[in-house]
Parts: sequence; structure tokens; C-alpha cells
Amino acid sequence: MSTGYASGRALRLTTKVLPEHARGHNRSLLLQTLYRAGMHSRADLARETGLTRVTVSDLVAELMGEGLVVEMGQREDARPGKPATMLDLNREAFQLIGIDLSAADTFRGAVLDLDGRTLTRVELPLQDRTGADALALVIRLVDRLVAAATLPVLGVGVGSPGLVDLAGVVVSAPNLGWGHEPLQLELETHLNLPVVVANDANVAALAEHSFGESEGDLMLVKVGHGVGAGLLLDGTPLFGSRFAAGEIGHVVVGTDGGPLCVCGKHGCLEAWLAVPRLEAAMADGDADAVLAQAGRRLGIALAPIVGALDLAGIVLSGPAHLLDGTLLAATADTIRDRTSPQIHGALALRMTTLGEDIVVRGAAAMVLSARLGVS
Amino acid sequence: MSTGYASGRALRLTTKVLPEHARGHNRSLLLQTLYRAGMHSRADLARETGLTRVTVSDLVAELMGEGLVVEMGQREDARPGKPATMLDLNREAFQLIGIDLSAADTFRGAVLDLDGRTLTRVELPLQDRTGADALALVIRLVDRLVAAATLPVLGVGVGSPGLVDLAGVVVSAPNLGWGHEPLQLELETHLNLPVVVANDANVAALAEHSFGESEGDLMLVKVGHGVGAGLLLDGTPLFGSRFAAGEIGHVVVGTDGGPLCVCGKHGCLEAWLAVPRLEAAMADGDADAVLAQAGRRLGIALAPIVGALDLAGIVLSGPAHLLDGTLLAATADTIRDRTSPQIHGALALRMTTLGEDIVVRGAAAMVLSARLGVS
DNA sequence: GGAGTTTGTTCGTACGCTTTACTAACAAAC
DNA sequence: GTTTGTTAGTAAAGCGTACGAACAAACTCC
Repeated sequence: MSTGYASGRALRLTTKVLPEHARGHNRSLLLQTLYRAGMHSRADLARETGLTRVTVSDLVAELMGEGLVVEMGQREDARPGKPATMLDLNREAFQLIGIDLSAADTFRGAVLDLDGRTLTRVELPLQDRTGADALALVIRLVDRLVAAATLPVLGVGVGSPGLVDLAGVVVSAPNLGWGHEPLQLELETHLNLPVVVANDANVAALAEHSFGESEGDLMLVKVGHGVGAGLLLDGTPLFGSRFAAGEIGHVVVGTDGGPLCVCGKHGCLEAWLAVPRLEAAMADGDADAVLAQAGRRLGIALAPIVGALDLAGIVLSGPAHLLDGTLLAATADTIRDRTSPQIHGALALRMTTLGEDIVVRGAAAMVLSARLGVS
Repeated sequence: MSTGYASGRALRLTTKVLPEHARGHNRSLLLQTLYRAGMHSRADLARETGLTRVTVSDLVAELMGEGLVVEMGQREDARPGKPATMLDLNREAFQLIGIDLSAADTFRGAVLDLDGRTLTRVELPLQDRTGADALALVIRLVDRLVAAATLPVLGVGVGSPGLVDLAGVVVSAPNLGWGHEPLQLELETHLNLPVVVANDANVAALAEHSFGESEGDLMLVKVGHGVGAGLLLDGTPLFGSRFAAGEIGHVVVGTDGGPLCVCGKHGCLEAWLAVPRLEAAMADGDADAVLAQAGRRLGIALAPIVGALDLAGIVLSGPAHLLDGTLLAATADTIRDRTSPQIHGALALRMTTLGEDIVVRGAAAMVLSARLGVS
């Protein structure tokens, strides 16, 4: 870290905006409305979006031409005036593929429908593959999934561990032995399908936002072999200056030392909270005390973050038998004790409701967001 | 804090976008280019922005009509082709007013030119005024400043302590006795000028971004009577779920107790770091040890935030004789010891270069951003 | 002086959305 | 059975925004 002065100047990459971009936005606005609230007539959409009926009709015609939207017959309930022809997303037109590379020993994937329901699941054991072998396994997985899809595939979403840049290059994923793996590009050229690759915790946060019951700014803490987090501020993932946002696993917690971490420091969050560490400590001593201690440590680490960001929610993802209960309660208590009511009054802390599928479903949501602008 | 499930669903307020909004964006793009890089010809602007010369000419005509842009004569250096007529922001067309309400005993303000240079400064002693009396003092201050301006005033920016919402309502500012003060609206109706009101630390962060040497995501920590922070992610201020982002003053630091805070907790960041606390502690004991301790505590609080956000920079604002030196160095050391190199390697920690004017200048920058889209 | 370059404008075109005006299809009241 | 009023969707015209092609002006270089 430097204590000097950075040279140069932030170059905010603002770029020109054309009317056609505006149209793309309005297009997504319609899709989003249909996606979230289901059937609407053209007139409903016009009222909801503020666009005129004329413009909505025009956009709907375009979307119907692409097979994304279909007419569903006339409105049922009797009202004065001409009966409305209802529209909806053509939910039987496409399927999504979501991939989760974050588990320690398995690559998971699934075919999902547009509502995020899992249709077919595939798991391939990793068996300590790294580098090119791991990449080959990913390709085998997506090939199996593409073959399993019963409808055209809208796109493939991938949640990968490690640092992932905006172009879907895995900049660094030590566990998989990837240094600068252009995963998105490789999958796209192999499949000839749109692919989106992002960090697993960010993807999980997106899942919670799309399919969970979360409002407002959200942090998802993913506890597994390591500890990572994904942040969703104003509905948008935060990537950070070096695509390392959410990397809180090796932040030291507390001022009283702590267990030695693989990174060489004492008292890293990961040394307190990672699943293997928890299991080992629980085997050695009072299980409940171990969980309470881990929960407190998580709370200590999260308190400043909650204060700085004024989060609306924190969601924990990981083995429920470890996290849900003593640990979660200790975290909640600790955050409450270490922040002002102004801050923790607005905060909801809870387990995810999406279970093990969280990354797979988030990856699918990412495809919807990238391809349709739906989030 | 609830550990239950939030009801409802995030309603991302996406709204329709019309071609005229696109034009507004392109307009700002031109202004921004001129503001930051100075003189350009129409053809230069076209090359820089990707718009065509035709479109640029059209937009420039509009901007010249409003007096925002002026022709500066022909390009000096001889090149083949028709000589270019240079354009620039009309820097002598408008002035800005910036107001800082964050000091404990004084309301400060200044008239500035478009480049953020201070032209006239006015300070009014607060003398323990609160509520309506404090509001009256703000009005007296802006009236004095408007009278002191020698050119039309583009707008008034205000940095206020406390929580400020997006409409410039001071939701809560205990020190000034404001509960729900619609400051922006009141000043606007009084002055008949555009007014922007925001939180002081956020405004300071904006100043650092606009006038300081900062790249990328930035956190500004403001140490004074209290301790607060402003975050600028991707050039945009972060407000948080309840407009309380940056409120880190009452986050408990460390696991070993600490001094009693006015809020009733022990070991709040503010109890370690606020200027009155520092001065009292230094009078009682080893001044350098006090500063080192305070710096360490700040580092402990910031480490998780830096990790979670992957910040590019942290800037300290406040009394340099306290912050710059032992304290800053201790903070830097602590962050380095408590985060992974991946995180702190990219981080620059430093004092602001803007001194006491930081909020006033940030408020002026806010006006530029709101009125011209320039940041 | 001629060739080549660059600038900024004019003209016509394509696109996106709006307003206005229309037809179709219904419920409610008479 | 007719009239009235409402709602849905479409058609036509118009305005705003940006683009490409073409051009005149003004310069440098050879």
C-alpha cells in the first residue's frame, strides 16, 4: 500500500448514447415488467411504464417477432370497453444454463426455465483437476447441459471462484489453478452461445436479489472452503478497483490474535469461519461455543461494513447445520452491539432460502439480466 | 435488527428513456470533455466522443446559445487543412456557491469560479444556534454570497452534517437541531436558484474526486467533532438504504473495550478518534502514543471495508497536525497487517490536499455535476 | 500552382417516440 | 333494441435526434 499520491485522473468512461439505446432500455423495461408481474395487456404496460400505447404496441410487435413475448388470449374479468389481449413472456421459448464452479470437489450445473426453476441437474466430480483439465471438465459439463436442454438456450451463466473481470476472464482462482483464464470467451467460441462469467459470491448475491425476498442494498456472505462475499448496491454488483470486492476472507478480526491462517496471519475471518476450520474446532471442543465464537467474529467483521454501506440486508449462504442457529444469532447480536440503532435498525440478517442451488440459479439470473435486461 | 425475512420486493425504479434524454447525455459528454481537457475544436470533440461532426456542431450551437460554450479563435499551430475554431467552456459566464455547514461553530461559504477556485469567502459564527435560527443563518450566508458574486450564479451547493436524502431534505442533524428540514427546497424558493444539498462527507468525497488526485473507488474519512465517511463508487456517491452510508462513527473497534462514547457504547471509532477526544487524551499522556493508538483503531475499522469494497483510495480530512504523521502511518500499517496484499496492494491512503475548503469546493463540484453533468 | 488534408456546414435520410384521430368491442342505462 | 360512455389497439402525421454523403473553405506540402 502506498501512502503517496496517485498520478493521473479518474477517466470515467462515459460514452455517447443514441436513440436506439433508449429503445433498448424501453424494450427491457417491458420485458422486466412482464417478467416480474406476469400477464399484462399493451395498455397495462403503457400505464405502468409511462410510454404511450402506440410505442408499447410497436415494441411488443418487435418482441413478438423475436418470440420473446406471446399473446395469451383475452382478459377474463368483464369490464366496460374493448377486452384486452393479454401478453406474457414466452416462458416456453427458451431455457437457461447455470454453472457453479465454487464447490471444493464438484462442478455443478443445471438447465433452468425462464422463471429460474431447475429442470435438469448435472454434477461432475472435480477429482483435484486444475488448469486445463479443470477447463476441459467445465466444457464437458456445459456440453452435457446443452444436450439436456429441451428448448433453445438463451445463454450460459457461470459462477466461478476467484477474481473475475468484466469480460469474464478469471484473473485468479488458486484452487482451480487458473491464472488468466478467458473462460467466457472460450465457452462462447466452443458453444456459439452467449456466455456470462462472474465471481461466485456476486452471482449468489444476484440470485438472492432475483429469487429471494430481498429489498435494497444487499451483501451475501458465502461460507464454504473459504469465505467470500458479494455486494449488490442499487441492484448492481460491485466489482471493486481490482475485481476483488467481497474478498473479506483474509481480513483480520478482533484485536486478540486468533487461529493461524493459511495466509500466514492470525485471526483472519476465514480461519474462524471456513467450514473445515469449524468442523475441526467443533470436533475438538464445545461445538456450540465454537459456533457462537465464529458468529461473533463474523459480526465483528461485518459491523464496519454495515455502517459504511448502510446495508438493507445480509444473507448467509453455506451449510445450514453450521450457520443457521447459534452462529447466525451470535452474528446478529454482535452487529447489534457494535453499530448504532440507526444502522442496524434497518438491517435484516438471515440465511438464504435458495440452498445449494444459489450459484446455479444466480448464474441463470445473470443470463436473463445480460440478454433481456431483466433483473 | 430483524433476523426474519423482509416482505415485498425490491422495486427498481427503472423508468422510460426518451431520445431527448440521450441528447442530454451527449450534451454533458461535450461539456465534460471541455471542462476536463480544455480547448477543443468541433472535430476534436467528434473524435473524442464518437459522435459525428454534424451532431457535435448541432450540440455546440445549442450550448453556445445558452452561453455555456464560446469560440476562442483559430487553432494556433499550423497543420494541413482548414484551421479549426477552438471552443471552450465559457469560464467567465457563471460562478458557483459552495456552503459548508459541518464545522462545529461556524457556517462557511464561498463564491467559486467554474474551475473550483475560491473567489470570495464568507464565514458566520454559529454561536450555538439550532433549528430555525440555524436555518436563518444559512439564509443570511447564502444571501451574502449571492450578493458577492460578480457573475450569474449557476447554482448553490450545500454540504450539511447528518442524514440527507436525495431531495436535499436534512432527515436528521442532531447538532443543528434539525429533524426533517427541507433545506434544498427552502433555499431554492428563497433564492430562486438551483440548490443541491447533500451530506458533508459525501460532498467532501466528491471534492477529492473532482479536484484531488484520486482514481477509482474512493472513501473519504472526515475527522472533526465526530467521525464520518463518504464513499464514491464508480464516480457516484453511495447513499445507502436509509441515507446513512458512511456513518461509521459509532462502530465499535476492536475486542478489548475502549473509552466510553456519548452513545453509551465502549470503543466506538468516534471515542477513539474525534478531535476533542484526541486533544483531551493527548493533554493527559503521551501524545504520540495516543495518535498511534487512534491510527491503529481507524485501521482496524477500515480493514474490513477496504476488503469488502476493494477500494482504490482512502483520503483523510481533518486537522493535519493530528492526522498527518503518526496517526496516518499507524492506520496504513494496520490496514496492511490486517488485509491481504491483493487488497492493500492497490490501495492509496493519504491526507486530502484540499484542506479546510474541501466541503465548500465539493459543494461547488456538486453544482457542476447537477447542472452540467460535469464531474 | 496543384494536390492533398482538415474543418465545419448543408442536405437528405433513418429512427424513435409523441399527439391526434380513428375503429373495434364491450357494459350500463334507458 | 338503442344510446351512451369507456377501454383497447392501430394509423397517420409530426417533431426531435443522429447519421452519411457531399461540399466549400482554408490550410500545408511539394
